[in-house]
Amino acid sequence: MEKTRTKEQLAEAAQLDVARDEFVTQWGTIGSAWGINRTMAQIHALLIVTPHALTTDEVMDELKISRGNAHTNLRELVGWGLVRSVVRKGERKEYFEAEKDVWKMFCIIVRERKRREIRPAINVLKDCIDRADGLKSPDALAFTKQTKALCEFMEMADGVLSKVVRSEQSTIIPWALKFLK
Amino acid sequence: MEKTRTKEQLAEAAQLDVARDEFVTQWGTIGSAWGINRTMAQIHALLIVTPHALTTDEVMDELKISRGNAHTNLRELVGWGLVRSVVRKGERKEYFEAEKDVWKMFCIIVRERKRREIRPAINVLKDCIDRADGLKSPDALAFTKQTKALCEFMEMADGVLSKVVRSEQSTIIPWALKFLK
DNA sequence: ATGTATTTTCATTTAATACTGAAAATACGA
DNA sequence: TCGTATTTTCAGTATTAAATGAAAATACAT
Repeated sequence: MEKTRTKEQLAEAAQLDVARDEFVTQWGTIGSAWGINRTMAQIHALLIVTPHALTTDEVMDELKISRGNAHTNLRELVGWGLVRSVVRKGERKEYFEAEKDVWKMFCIIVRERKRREIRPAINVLKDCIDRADGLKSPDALAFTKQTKALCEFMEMADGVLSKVVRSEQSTIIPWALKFLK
Repeated sequence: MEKTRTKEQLAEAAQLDVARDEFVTQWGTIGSAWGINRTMAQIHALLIVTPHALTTDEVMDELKISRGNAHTNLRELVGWGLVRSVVRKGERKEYFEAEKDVWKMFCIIVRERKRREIRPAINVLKDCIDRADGLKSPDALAFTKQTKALCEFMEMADGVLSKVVRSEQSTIIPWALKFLK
């Protein structure tokens, strides 16, 4: 009886491992499609579905990747704020754990992408608008009109995202769902 | 007098060309940061700030790229729906022009990314949830809880984006700006 | 049908990105 | 201080993605 239970438990554990592996692998693929480094996405996925914090060596082992690779991508994830490094008292090794709250994850990603992608784009647009400033030809006016429209749109989007993310609480999206037609 | 005017006009035209080039080049860089092929972003930028439709040869010439490259990326842009091919009566060459309305551009991009990136991610998550379905261990329950939270969030985001983009009019974002605190 | 303009494909090359593994640097306990 | 555990760096290598250019296919006028 005891033996049977153990067998079942082993089978269940194996099934869970398969599900986890599937998630990690597929999340890596999805990450690639999103323009994110495959390994970084996999490490993130691994940490998301692992209940406890992991060391660099454990990550290396799970994903069969080199130390350098694991290290670089863990640092990158920490840089994004999606992963925290934790130190256990009396232990020398560094452990890593992911932010698991989905809404917080979303806020972090939006804030970072705003900073890294939207802001620079707005700056480029402003620069182009300035360069063409004062020109009077029809082509120049068309250019200015187009770049200004783009710039205003991005500033608007930036503003909306700031507000969505400011509250740090997940009630806005369900709220929006109701109000939008 | 006539001569002076022409000189000024030439200088203005040159200045506009610089602004255009700057826009095209920088947009390519930004595109890369967004995970979009640099050349595709540059062609898109070029078509956005060119008042008239261009042929493949003109694009090749402007951006100093090969025919194959221009062709492939133009087709890709047409595939996204961001660029239309137009045929002029009596002419054999194919011309390309970009959708210039910023809100329409936004809607097209959101719809495509929903289809290409969000939907597949949701499917992966559902698949993982199914695999772990019925497992009773604490680890399994944690896994299920986490993947379900992710899945629900993405479905919610998908729903909000659908509604934002459904109306095909640019009034929603300014509206949202007012209502969000 | 033949010739020509135009588009499409694709084997090859080139460039960009990611990964490895080992050495160097750092942190820390004895 | 010395020795060891751990982290960090980075030159070299591998992998993947993008671009070239020329040949093949297609479309169309005569």
